[in-house]
Amino acid sequence: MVEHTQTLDAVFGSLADPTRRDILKRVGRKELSVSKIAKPYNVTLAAISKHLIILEKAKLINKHRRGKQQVVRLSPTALKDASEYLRRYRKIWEERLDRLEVYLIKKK
Amino acid sequence: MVEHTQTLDAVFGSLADPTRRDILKRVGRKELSVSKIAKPYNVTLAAISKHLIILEKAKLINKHRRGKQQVVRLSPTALKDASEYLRRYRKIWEERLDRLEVYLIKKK
DNA sequence: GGTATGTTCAACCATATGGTTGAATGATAA
DNA sequence: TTATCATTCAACCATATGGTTGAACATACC
Repeated sequence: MVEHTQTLDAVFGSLADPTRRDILKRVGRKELSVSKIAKPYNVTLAAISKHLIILEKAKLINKHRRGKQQVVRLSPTALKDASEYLRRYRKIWEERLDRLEVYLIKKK
Repeated sequence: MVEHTQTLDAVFGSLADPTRRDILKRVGRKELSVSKIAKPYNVTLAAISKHLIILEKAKLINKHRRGKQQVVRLSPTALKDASEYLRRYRKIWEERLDRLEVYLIKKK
């Protein structure tokens, strides 16, 4: 499997903001309209709208209209790819960690 | 375990750049001096130095002087925390994915 | 049609990134 | 102590984020 650099940039960039991480968490539980998403945060709707655009570009969520509302939910496919990457990444890191620990023990 | 928002911001922010991801990968294999790190990329040393400062703030690497050189390596402790988070995060995501898939099947 | 509700767009501001160049610092070697 | 190598700092530029306000769309309701 190939690493899609651009995708990873967008996914990790999305995760770099606490509001966006929180939005992902909440939207993962239950799909929500834009204004419901915005409610808990002390920022304007426009600010949340921008966060959602960033998450959408990263393909972590998608929106569809339901009447007056825009309903937001986690995007299954892209989420799967991201999740897959995170797992591989973690494995690689942990391998390295193991090697580092061995190294540190040797030095003692 | 508590989520250190600030740490996560810095870690994911670090991972959002392809050059930094690549630096982490290479430094994980073998500790490297700053100029050796810089060699493969078509940017100035100063640019790489900035990337390293960002990675250092995120506690993903540390530097120590060896003679004239600054030697860079993966930071075991912070990396462990980050890795731990990634694992939890992935689990949560995958759970949600499962639920989403069920939902999608139901809709058919 | 006109009005209310829900969301986005446009213009703006401040700060961070990602890059440059050129000067300054640290450490070693002559 | 001076020259050299390795790295960072300072000043600058362009672009992206994260926020604001106020106007503009879209859809539903009367």
